[in-house]
Amino acid sequence: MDYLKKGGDILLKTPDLDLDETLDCGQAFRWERLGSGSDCTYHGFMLNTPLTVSAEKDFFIFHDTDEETFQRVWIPYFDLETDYTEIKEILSRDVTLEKACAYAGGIRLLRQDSWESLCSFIISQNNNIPRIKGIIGRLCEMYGGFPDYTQMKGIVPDDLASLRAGFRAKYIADCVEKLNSGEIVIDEVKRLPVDEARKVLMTIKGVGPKVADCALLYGMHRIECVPMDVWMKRVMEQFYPDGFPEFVLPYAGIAQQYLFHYMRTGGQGE
DNA sequence: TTCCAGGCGTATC
DNA sequence: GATACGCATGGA
Repeated sequence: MDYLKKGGDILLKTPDLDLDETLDCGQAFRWERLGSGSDCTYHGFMLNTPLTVSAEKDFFIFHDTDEETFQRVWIPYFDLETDYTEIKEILSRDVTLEKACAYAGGIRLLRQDSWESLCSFIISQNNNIPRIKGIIGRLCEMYGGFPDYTQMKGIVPDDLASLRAGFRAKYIADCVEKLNSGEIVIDEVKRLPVDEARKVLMTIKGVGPKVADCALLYGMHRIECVPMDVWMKRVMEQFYPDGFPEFVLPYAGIAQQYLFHYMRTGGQGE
């Protein structure tokens, strides 16, 4: 890992990372861009570890970060030990993916907390990104940070009224209940074969195939999962009517991330 | 005013 | 198993 300490900061040189593309592409909902224009500075959290991070010309600044936290939290979170250059080379054997990788080659698949991802993507259903961020922000305000499900033990939907999560409040409550009762143990779900893990997650009310795959992909780094939202359905219909090519499958979730962003913001809708 | 948003539960066939 | 419809909320 090519980094050095400077004052209280850590300076990192790494390829294949763009903060705008990675932190504002709909995989995480708690990052806020502080700088405008060329001042690319974000503030956000890995669960409740805060970070301010800036992109400079050819390096990144992890502000006020000690080396222990950097190694323990941020190297895994930003998936910095994975070679995305190599993955993009493999994916680019497909012509559409070649374009998607070239369009936003600085996307990385964040390794987020599994409970936070599950909860966040329950909130995401039939919702738009600004409002998802608003609901999660109010949840964090209520608890003084993103709550662990143990802190939420015993909640009923009415307790979440101030979040204005709508019909999703009862889904959050059911998820919290199943985790606290031990009916679902996230660390065990992580170890299951992916099809079984998906089935277990889908026993939670409000968790269908799409939300389950988001929890698996973003919260448990099961990169073979492809959450099928409206955008990815369009991608698959338009470009992959017979499914992804074989060589894409081991990285399908990462491919999905490039394609989702390309489709949603790259003007490839027609 | 109406429509839509990184879907899902339910009813119905 | 497939398809139709309602769902809370808020911005366009």
